[in-house]
Amino acid sequence: MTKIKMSPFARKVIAYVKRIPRGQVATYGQIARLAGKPHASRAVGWVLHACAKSHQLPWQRVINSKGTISFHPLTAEYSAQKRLLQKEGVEFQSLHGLNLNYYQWKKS
DNA sequence: GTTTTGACAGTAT
DNA sequence: AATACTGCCAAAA
Repeated sequence: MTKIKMSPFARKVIAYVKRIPRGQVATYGQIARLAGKPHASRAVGWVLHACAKSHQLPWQRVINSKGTISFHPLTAEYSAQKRLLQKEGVEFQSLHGLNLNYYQWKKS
């Protein structure tokens, strides 16, 4: 199996995203903090965009701190993410938002 | 090597 | 409460 060169940060991001249980979500900031860079939330999005497919990550479980999907609502990515989450049992309270207090993953 | 961009978050106004 | 501004980090150009 070929090892792909990747920053330690990206590896941690991937590792933690894979840990998010089905039916729960995490925020970009949360993942960034777990990866050791509390202010790298934007970079988290970058890593996911670059590695989500190749690493088969549950990228849909990562949302922003407001509890909403970070894509523009009219994009295909937005609807795809929302659909995947709903398929996992995540229910949206408002049109675009869910209850972070209830669905956010608490790392063990 | 420097500049620009991006699936964000926190603070200030 | 809602919007604007700033900070931060990693890829791509």
